[in-house]
Amino acid sequence: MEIVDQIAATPLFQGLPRSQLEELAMIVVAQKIRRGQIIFAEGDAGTGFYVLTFGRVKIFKLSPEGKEQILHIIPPGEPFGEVAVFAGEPFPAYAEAIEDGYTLFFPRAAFIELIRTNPSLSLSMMAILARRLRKFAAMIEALSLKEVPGRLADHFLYLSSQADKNGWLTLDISKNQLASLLGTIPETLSRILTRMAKEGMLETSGQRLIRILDRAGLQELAAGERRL
Amino acid sequence: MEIVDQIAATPLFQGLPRSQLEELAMIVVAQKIRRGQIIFAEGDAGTGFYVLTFGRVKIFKLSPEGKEQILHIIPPGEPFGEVAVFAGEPFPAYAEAIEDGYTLFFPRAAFIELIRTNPSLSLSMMAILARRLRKFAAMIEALSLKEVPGRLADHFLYLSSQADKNGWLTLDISKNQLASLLGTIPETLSRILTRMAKEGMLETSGQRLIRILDRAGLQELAAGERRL
DNA sequence: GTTGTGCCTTGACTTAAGTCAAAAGACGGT
DNA sequence: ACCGTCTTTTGACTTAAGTCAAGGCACAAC
Repeated sequence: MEIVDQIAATPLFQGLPRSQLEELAMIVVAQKIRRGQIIFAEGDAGTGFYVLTFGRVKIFKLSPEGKEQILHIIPPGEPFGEVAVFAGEPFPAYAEAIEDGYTLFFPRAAFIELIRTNPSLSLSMMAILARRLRKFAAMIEALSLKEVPGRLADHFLYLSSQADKNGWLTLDISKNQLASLLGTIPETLSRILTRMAKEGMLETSGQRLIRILDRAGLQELAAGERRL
Repeated sequence: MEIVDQIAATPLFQGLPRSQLEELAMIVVAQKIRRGQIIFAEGDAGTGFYVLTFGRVKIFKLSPEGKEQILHIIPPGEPFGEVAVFAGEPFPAYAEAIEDGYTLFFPRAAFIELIRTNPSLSLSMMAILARRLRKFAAMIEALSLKEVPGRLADHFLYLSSQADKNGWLTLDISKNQLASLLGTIPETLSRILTRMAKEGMLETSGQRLIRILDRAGLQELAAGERRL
């Protein structure tokens, strides 16, 4: 696919006139990324931002002891690293590809110039930033006010819209990574999944398939009205 | 002070031409707020956003059992509630005045119109959103990867630039609120402060004065290189 | 002053979740 | 089908921090 079409296909650039998309295509750097590759590290200078066109990227913080906390899992079509561009500071976290994929890199100065002349682009960007803020606020709430079973229930309920017609849903990340996203460790996650299954709230199949059997029970857990 | 001057004095509107400031002044609603007053509740429709011109406001989430997690303490001059405007969704948290003060309310539609015609305003707004995202990312990191002594050390180091010439710094919120900001409870905060004082890392005076005595020690705690 | 209302501290106890260690299960490559 | 590696599970133990309950302290109002 042409670069300009990839740009046109990302929600952030919806509604930009063809001429500006072509301008963007001139300054963009397309890059192939491999599973496990670090795209940027915390503290790197933020000279621009990325749009993921294919694959999956995790944005995470690392503790001194090496424990990681995932902040986002970026799906195809979404930008990442944009905070550094607007705050004018280094990247505040790591970005690593968790699958092979492709990115487009937009240098800072050219993008800011484009925003100056394009109100609808800036409104799109603000909407994205605002949505992320909400998501972060929800994570802070979960980490501080909910126990791990509640956070896990939250997450399954959130995913449940993507279930197939038989009710099975596929985790898009490993359970290790899921633990890191929920602010816990694999052992704890595993134990809680087992308990949920014993309570008849869900069943699992293979490493990545889950089926919710008792939605109301999960909702009670998520709301803190019940403990596991 | 005239409303238009209050608007001109807030960083968000720096650089706007006088004519637009005056337009804004026409649509803005000034409001006096009292300590303890709820300015908006989680789930309220976000029909606009606020700028705090005087006083102090806390933005927080509430757990079903009534425990609160403070997300921000808004100082004078800063906007709040803006996420709801751009995400087009209800307010994601509560806002309560913790001191008497004044706010300016900007209706959503008029503000979006202004942004359309004003690239530098939209860049300012994006910078503010980006800064908040960084702060939230730091909070998530702290909640998940650091223990309470590390989070507290972080906070004191962050405040330390505001110390007076003798090294004393004044907490701008009560210790109860500080506990909520750090994702813990007053009892735990109190015990840790006592331990820090016993270790000679700091001393306290009255309810709101702190003096850092061993900066390096606090830095080690914050970095997780030492435990209390 | 004295009094009252929050704010803060301390103690004894409980518990969710982390650590360490080992085994079992899944999956891609040969 | 087999191997090696990575992911997930299970068990025994430790621990940070929460809960519940009292008491002490500070500051503002009377």
